Amino acid sequence: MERVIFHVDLDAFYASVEQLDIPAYRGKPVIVGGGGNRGVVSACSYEARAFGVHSAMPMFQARRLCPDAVFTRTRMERYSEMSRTVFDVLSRFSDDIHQISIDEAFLDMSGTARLFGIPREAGALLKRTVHEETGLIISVGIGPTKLIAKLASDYDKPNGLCRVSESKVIEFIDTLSLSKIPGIGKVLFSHLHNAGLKSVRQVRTCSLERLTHLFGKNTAQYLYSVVRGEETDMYSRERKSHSISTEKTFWEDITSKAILEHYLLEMAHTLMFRAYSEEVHSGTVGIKIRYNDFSTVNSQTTLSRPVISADQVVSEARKLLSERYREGSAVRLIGLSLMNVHKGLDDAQLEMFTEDQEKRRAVELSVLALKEKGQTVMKASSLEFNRS
DNA sequence: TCTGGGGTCCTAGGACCC
DNA sequence: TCTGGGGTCCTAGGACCC
Repeated sequence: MERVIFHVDLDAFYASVEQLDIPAYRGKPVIVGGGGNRGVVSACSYEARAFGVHSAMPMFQARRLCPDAVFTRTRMERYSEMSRTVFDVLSRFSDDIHQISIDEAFLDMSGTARLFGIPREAGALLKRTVHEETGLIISVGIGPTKLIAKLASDYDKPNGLCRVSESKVIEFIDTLSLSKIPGIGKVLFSHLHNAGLKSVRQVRTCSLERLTHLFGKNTAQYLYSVVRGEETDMYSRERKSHSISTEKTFWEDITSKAILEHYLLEMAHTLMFRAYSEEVHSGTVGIKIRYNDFSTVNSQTTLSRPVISADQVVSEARKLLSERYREGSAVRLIGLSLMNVHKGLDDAQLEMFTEDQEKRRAVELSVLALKEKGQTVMKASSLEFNRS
């Protein structure tokens, strides 16, 4: 029996939520994104897309293309809330759901014909139910594999419903531009182009040996499978590692190491509070420095044991900054991350820490408890800069 | 007037071990 | 005494995704 995979995609999700919540926005170009002159578009309504605006476009460019649009900041909590509501609906259609992001999921709908009808009918019912219960519009792509389902939902958008049956897979992918294939970004696309491979069909005529010679083993194998409509492990791989990170692009370039250190201090607290509340720990601290010419430096250090306090993260981050920051250079972004994050911290591991470290951890944990109750507590050193 | 913020995965080189 | 090969861990950089 043919596998039936649905790919569900919320259309222009953030912008649609804004239009749903604020009736005056409906029917208008709505552009959601960061403020200031350095932001980019996070999402935009289809009315805005008609002006050539698209996500990831610099905000100034979007303003130029569509000066009369509604420009609004992201409200992630609200989008998460709406996302959960939609996923509740999805879970009534399948118990095998694979969430890809806040607005995307795969549903294995194999063998559900008796409950929801043939795939197209089930897709239509799903679209109708989501719309009735949330007011949001989804596109549904249906295929024998996750990859084909994803391409199908993208093919017919917005408010799409597209099914590609097993026998039509090759015919379908041959209509697509290589740039539409997940995993083929700007760089790989232009490399393919330079090698004379300009269509899905042309890549299919290329031997695995030649692809390997051109792009290396992994990329070659991926391309080879994709152009034949075969399932890849792209959406089924076990997560190898996990990391949490935060970064800040400044309104204006920063040239002061002291100010960079101040931001690292704030970000270390943000990250450690996340780690505390998610009950994870990490022994690898990394920083990212992006200079005003967009050149980017990453530096990381792995400690012999997990960090247990924000203070510890700050001191590691400062060391890295001192090693890598070209003093006086203009910085547009600073980032901090905890890599190789694991769940839990057992008593044996806690015993390895010094009394001082444990005291700091205890203080930070109680600050977290206060924060969760809605009170704001700040370190004195953090307040100094915030006053100005 | 340049290009967010949150991630994952891959590659490549060096250290180190057997 | 001039050097192998496999495995694993670590770091840096970069492609790609939503």
